[in-house]
Amino acid sequence: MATVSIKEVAARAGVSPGTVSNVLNRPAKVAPGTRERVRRAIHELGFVRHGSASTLRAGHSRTVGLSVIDIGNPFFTEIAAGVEEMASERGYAVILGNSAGSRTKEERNLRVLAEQRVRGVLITPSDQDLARLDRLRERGISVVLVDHPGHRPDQCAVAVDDVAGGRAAVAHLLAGGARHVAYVTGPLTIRQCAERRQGALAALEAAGLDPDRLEIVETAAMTARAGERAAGDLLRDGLPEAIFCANDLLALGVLRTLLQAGVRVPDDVALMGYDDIDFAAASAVSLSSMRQPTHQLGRTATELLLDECDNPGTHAHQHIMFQAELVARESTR
Amino acid sequence: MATVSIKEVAARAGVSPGTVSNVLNRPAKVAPGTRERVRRAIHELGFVRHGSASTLRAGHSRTVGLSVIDIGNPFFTEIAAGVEEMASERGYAVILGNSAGSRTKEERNLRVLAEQRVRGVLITPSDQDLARLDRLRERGISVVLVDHPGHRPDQCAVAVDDVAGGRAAVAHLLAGGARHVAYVTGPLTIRQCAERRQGALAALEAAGLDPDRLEIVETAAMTARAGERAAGDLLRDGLPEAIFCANDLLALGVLRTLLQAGVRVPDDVALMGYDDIDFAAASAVSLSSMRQPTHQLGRTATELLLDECDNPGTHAHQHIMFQAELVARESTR
DNA sequence: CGGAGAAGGTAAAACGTTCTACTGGTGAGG
DNA sequence: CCTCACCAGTAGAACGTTTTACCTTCTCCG
Repeated sequence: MATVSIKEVAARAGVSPGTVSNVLNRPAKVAPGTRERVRRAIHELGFVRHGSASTLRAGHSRTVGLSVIDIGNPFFTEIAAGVEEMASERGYAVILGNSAGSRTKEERNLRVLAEQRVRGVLITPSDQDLARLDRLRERGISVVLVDHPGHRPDQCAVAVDDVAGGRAAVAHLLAGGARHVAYVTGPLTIRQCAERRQGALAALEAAGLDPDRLEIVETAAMTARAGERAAGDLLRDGLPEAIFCANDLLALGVLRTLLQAGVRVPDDVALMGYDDIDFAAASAVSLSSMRQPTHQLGRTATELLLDECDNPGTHAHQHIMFQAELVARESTR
Repeated sequence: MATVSIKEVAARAGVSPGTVSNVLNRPAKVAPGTRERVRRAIHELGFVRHGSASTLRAGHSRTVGLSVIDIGNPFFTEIAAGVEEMASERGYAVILGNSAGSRTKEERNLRVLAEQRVRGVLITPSDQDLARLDRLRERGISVVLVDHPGHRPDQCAVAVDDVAGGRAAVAHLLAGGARHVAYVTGPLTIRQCAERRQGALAALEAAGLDPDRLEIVETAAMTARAGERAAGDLLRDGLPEAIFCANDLLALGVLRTLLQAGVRVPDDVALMGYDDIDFAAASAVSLSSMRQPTHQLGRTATELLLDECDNPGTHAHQHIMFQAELVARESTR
């Protein structure tokens, strides 16, 4: 209640409000003695700057928005952690929006972000139609795409190379001696699933094998339960020598079902996941996987965004593509 | 850039800015015809209210702060999802802070929240010293404790009964025929760990067993790796008939080590976790666990907070205690 | 017919900062 | 001695809303 303003600080330090503002924002402009006096007054009165007043007058805030598809998925959570870390280092606050896969919810979130006059928005787009992001940019809100290649030159984007990741995964399985490989995947309308498949095909071709021999098992969701069902299908129709799953949750489900059926992993079937979530290393047979630099993804995206905000003149838009890293564990040994 | 203000809307609709404000905040006060005219103008101009100006003048914002200990832990992530959902329904934005277990980082986050003049703060406190929260309240910022019993009558709190949870878990193990039980736990300075242990002891007493027979294995962290080490100790010193772990990550580590050593679960040793994270059901032997209503925890805490903000007169502070639910799976069958 | 009260609206003063233009004062260069 | 530049700081006008006090009309009722 007893909210203390810059004026009271000024009065106590015997200066004008403008000088207090300078101490806060451009300390070098103020003589050392005065600066100290003001700082002491701030401390004694417990003054906290009113962010809204500052935003209103200065024309920009010290907040960024983060809109993700599913905050419950460890992949996005780690991105969020990276974003929060970098933003916090730079003195920015993060406003979180969870679109839960719903386009209308995403739009509502973007609207709230626009009202809050965030400096910029980090978004993992819920679909391929990015036109609504232009309306944000028209308002002077920078946008950085996360986990999306970002085909346009007028915006930054940060992603992981899913084609290369899929290729590396399947190449690893082939190097282990497998010739017949199955790909257990979520809906191929999901960009990540489709690109990892493309990589898998490339790996087969590079090894001089017929790409048509890649057996595709497409599931409705990317969950452990869906993986169990997919493994059931494979058991019925005849097992391949190796299975590549589009994410670790699918792989965990496959693994569980195979083990229960008495199939030995990796002796009978080699298995790879994707994402390298924490639990991949903790499963009964530890799971080989493709590690993505999620934390780094969040940090870098935030860095690009803040650079775009702070140096609008010199900022060059970038599309940064990270590489996934193969982590070999028992399931492919 | 072309930021359109309430004045331009007013001009286009042929009314005063005050009327536009009324349409926005108290539509009932405006004649239907005028209201429609203003709404159309808003739509045509693409007007978006300037949240900061609104906050500045009205004296309160439409944002709440959320400070959690570890955004990477699924337990907190699910809470965050619940918070975001409820806040979004009520038109509030959520500002996220991750304290990462560091007290100084938590304080920095709270400071940022104070600057943003959030309406209230939801916090899973990083330690037991809650004095710093009083300073927020002095500023008129409501505080609700999350996953903390909240012993004080002047604030709301939402938690899950860890004593009862620990009791139920061990009672379940005893009902399965075990007499010698081990408790694998993180640091007992963590409130949750200590209270679950207390519940475990109560269950032993209730069954007429000597509480001293509860073998305590305390680890430095609550991770799968720590669980592996703890299981190693147990294998060396002699296995109990049942193991209760303070969380699922520990339990997954224990499970993995036991299976590798050829121990059959649950035939040789029964095993229980806590939290019922998604992966509990997906492990090689599916894991029995205590399910906590995390999503609900987040929703309820937010509801209490917004109630406190919106009805400061009639609001009664509450301490809500949820109960954990036993989920029996293969590991205790 | 007079007055009270409601309905629908307006004008203008806040809210707490930041920023621009300005004022003295001081020292260096010509 | 004059000018110019610079330093340190000030006064006061913004920024875009909300809110208060106030002004007209109308309607209703005794």
